[in-house]
Amino acid sequence: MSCAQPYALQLRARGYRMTPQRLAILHVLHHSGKHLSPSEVYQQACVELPGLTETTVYRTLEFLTENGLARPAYMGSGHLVYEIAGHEHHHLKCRICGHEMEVRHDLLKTLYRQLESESGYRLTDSHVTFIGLCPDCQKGE
Amino acid sequence: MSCAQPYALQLRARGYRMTPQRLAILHVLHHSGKHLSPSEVYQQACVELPGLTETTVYRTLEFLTENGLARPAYMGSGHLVYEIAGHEHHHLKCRICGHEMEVRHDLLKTLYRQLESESGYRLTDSHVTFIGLCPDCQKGE
DNA sequence: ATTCTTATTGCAACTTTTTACAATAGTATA
DNA sequence: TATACTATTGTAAAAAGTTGCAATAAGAAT
Repeated sequence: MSCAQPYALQLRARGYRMTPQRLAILHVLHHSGKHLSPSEVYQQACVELPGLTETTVYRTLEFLTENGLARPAYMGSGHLVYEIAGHEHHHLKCRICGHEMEVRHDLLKTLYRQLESESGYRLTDSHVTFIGLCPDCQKGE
Repeated sequence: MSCAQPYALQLRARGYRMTPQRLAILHVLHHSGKHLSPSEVYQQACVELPGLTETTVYRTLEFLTENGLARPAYMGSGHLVYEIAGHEHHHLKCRICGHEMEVRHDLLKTLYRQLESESGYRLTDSHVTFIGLCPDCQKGE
């Protein structure tokens, strides 16, 4: 749980508390390195903290998202998955084999500026997932 | 239900059938002009076709999506909403007042090309929603 | 018009996600 | 170290969404 201290400070600075439940969930996300569904988070965090409930997992994932410690992604399955918040990025997923790759956020910078000047909005966030065919799956077309 | 014929032909061409259930749901989407949640679709379509079940609504929305007649959008609420498929577009939503505006797809064309050449993927689809502050809500900051 | 094929539906059971509320437990302060 | 404040949790129940399967009905063929 060596990853805990910075998270605890961030929460406390906002008037929230660090709890064993949040710690277990953060730990799972932090060390997983990939997207996890709420039930995957629940199963893994339960190992570290027996007695954890699914209700708490859902609530905590939403809470961490609101506070910038986790990021949800809609990967086309109809359900949200979560990952630890780190560098801002997006995803590109193959509709056939399911292979995923990251899309650097700076590729969207130009678009962001263009959108802001056209719309008058100030952009703060985005949910972006691209779907397509990876090089391998294009061959088998 | 004057909007039915073209839809029926599209489905039949793919080996599927037009049914009263699908017609009612398409009708609701077609004439709504905005995003609807599955339960909103259910309620409205039920008026036209009493006896319709929620199961069928969920299944039909997914079916229409797969066949290009409806489009799902993830609007940041954690739940999918649907609209009739027409011109391809994306969304920009104010995180405070909820106001939504459309983003033309051609604004993403450059990004698409860039992504394709960098990744080797062929892009076929995307789930894109931008979140920000609309001009009005920026004032109240 | 009738028959046949099978895509589609409704039902019922099940899983996932959300909500309300009382009990618990972080953490700031004395 | 003890106390107080209130953020957070677990419980239970409701709501939303999914799945398997037998019955139905769209539409092609006769």
